[in-house]
Amino acid sequence: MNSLVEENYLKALFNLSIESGQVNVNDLSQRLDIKMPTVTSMMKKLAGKGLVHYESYKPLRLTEQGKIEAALIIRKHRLTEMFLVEKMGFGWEQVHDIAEQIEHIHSDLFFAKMDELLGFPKSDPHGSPIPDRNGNVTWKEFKKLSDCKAGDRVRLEAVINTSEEFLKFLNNRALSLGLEVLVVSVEPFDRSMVVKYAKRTAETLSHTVCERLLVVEKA
Amino acid sequence: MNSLVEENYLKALFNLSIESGQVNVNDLSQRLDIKMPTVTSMMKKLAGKGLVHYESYKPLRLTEQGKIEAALIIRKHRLTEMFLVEKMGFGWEQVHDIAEQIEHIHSDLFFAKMDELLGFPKSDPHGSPIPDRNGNVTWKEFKKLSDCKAGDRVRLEAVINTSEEFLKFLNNRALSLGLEVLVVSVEPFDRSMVVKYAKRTAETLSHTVCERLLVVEKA
DNA sequence: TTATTTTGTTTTACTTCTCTAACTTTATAC
DNA sequence: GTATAAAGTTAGAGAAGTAAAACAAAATAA
Ligand SMILES: [Mn+2]
Ligand SMILES: [Mn+2]
Ligand SMILES: [Mn+2]
Ligand SMILES: [Mn+2]
Repeated sequence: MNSLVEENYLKALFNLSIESGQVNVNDLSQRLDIKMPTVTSMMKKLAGKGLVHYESYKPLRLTEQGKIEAALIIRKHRLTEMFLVEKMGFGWEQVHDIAEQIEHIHSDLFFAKMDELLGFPKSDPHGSPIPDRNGNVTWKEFKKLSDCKAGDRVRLEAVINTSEEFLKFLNNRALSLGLEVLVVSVEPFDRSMVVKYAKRTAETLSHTVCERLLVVEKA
Repeated sequence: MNSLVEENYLKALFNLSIESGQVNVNDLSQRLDIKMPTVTSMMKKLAGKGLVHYESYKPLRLTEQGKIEAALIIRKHRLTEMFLVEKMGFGWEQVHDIAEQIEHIHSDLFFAKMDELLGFPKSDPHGSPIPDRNGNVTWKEFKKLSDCKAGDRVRLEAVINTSEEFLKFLNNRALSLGLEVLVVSVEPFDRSMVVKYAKRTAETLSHTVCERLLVVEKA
């Protein structure tokens, strides 16, 4: 049984691996706000438990078992976020910090029940995939809105940044998952976009924002 | 901010005070399955935080502030149990261990939302009162079923023991809160009772069981 | 009332998780 | 290709929470 602290290291390492490929001690240190020597010793400990491949001065890698255990924590996190939004009436900007705690609850039954009540959802309120009970994750092919061109019709499927500020920004513009968006124009100078969706006929979004919005093309 | 460990000490001390009046280091030690020297040092620590009155060799007492903080953890525990039963479909025998963990979640909003979704319940699935947001608890006047006599008509309002085994025993006999029970007879030899309720016309309950069932008299 | 048992405390020590300081290795700049 | 900077490790230490051993006080029994 992994401790809460070990679980947070596993999860952070898993997420960083997906975000940036190669993960160094320094990356994990910054992500967790824990000093490098502490991270080094925890990596050795997790290596001893067979969850991490550790070699001095080399990038950090989860073992297959480590990936599974990390994915199962992420599963609990994302099921929780979905439950909070769908069954308890929270906004998608309010759920991360609560899920960060509830993901450490030890009760298979509790999460199985959540899953069932939610109808076995495939993704969380931010569009991230929910790993299955075996820790397998299936990633959908998304495109960044910033990679679209004028005239493209797309559907908003996920957000990359899930900070409260960013999600509130999207709330203020009535941007939510599932929405159909038409790219009206792209400004070559700063790559900002003018888009049309729902009742908004001409909303301007900066490149910084568009990079964080994941979409699929509407046939 | 109290740690999870401190919270469990406060809660145990609060509960023991109610159950048995005077609480000694040894009682708390047994309740928490933690050795006496550890309890002594935690009591000194909590005394330092103004939550416990500690004097060597004297019974342990919570301060007023300690009582409030303990009651607020118990509030979270009981709201959680109620939520699990009412909103997630758990049985009353399944919820204690999950609540034991969720009671340590730090999020006022999370518990406020639970409370609201439940319609501000006054008691948990076992009939125990839910403290209010200020840590005030109001105890109803209950009577033990074992103190009733033949011919009494009562309503089952709470259970004292909330172990899974006891609650399953009650489930097997279709005994649940709110049920109206008629005391048919009391056996003088072992103080067992024959009772009548719902579709059960002659169920025999041992004194040990009757002592743990709290009732109010049906007018 | 004295002996014995139980309860409680003190001291020492272990585990987990964290840090700072000092040093080493690797990467980057010139 | 050295010099400098950045990243990583080692060593030492501290806080939180725990227990074992030794001792002291209080309760109980004889
Ligand atoms: Mn999240
Ligand atoms: Mn977490
Ligand atoms: Mn309970
Ligand atoms: Mn608890």
